[in-house]
Amino acid sequence: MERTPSHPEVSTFNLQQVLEALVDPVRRSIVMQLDATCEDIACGAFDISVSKSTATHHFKVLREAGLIRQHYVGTSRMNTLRRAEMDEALPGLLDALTTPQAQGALISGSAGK
Amino acid sequence: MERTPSHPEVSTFNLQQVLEALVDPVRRSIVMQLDATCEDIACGAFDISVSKSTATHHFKVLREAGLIRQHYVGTSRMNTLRRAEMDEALPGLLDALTTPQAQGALISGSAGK
DNA sequence: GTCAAAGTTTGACGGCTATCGTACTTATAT
DNA sequence: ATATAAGTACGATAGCCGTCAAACTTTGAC
Repeated sequence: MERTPSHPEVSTFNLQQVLEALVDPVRRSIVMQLDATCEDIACGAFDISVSKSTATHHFKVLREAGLIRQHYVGTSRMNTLRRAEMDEALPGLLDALTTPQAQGALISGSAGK
Repeated sequence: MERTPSHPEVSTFNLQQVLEALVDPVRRSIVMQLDATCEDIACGAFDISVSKSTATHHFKVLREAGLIRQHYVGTSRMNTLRRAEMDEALPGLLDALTTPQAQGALISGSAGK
């Protein structure tokens, strides 16, 4: 059996599906963690508080929207953020979600008074 | 009775609520129409295909997320896009949704063969 | 005062989806 | 070969949300 899942092409990315993927806090957290490290992360290595089966569901939604790419390394399924392709399809969207303001703001440092 | 609804302050805008407002195609269409004209539009003057009561619901969601400001002019409720304030709270988000790519692309002109 | 126009409110309904547990599959280590 | 680890697949469930119709409110026109 083939263990490599199908990934959509950039030309088929669409805003509706991407927004539906990103509106869920757990999925957005996954994307943020990938964006923060710029490295591949195994499904089980994310800091999320849902069961494994629920996590699988979230990764599927992210993959089908084109946000992540998945491949196996042993028994671990590694996840890569498709940053460049998403930027090409929907310029500025991921940038907007990764700004300090989009996160909670309050970056410490000059913590107002 | 006061007919002016309450509007959230910029400091209380939050990404989750804004994304939940923008993920619905009808509501995103409302925002796009407001962004395209840069003028106030009455609730009944939008090109949307839902009943009046459903439209009321959508406007409420948009207002509570901070995306629009509403005020009465006679019996008509006018809607204003809070563009500058939203840009301050979540820089780049509305820009990302109004790019040609975010829309259907295919802007005609050089319609590839 | 009467009527029409523009929205709101309320209640109901249906479908979608995030969630979980259990069983299953695949690969690695012993 | 056995056991364990990492995910997947499959129901099942519960809650939310978009939708509408009907009744109501408010304003402006006649």
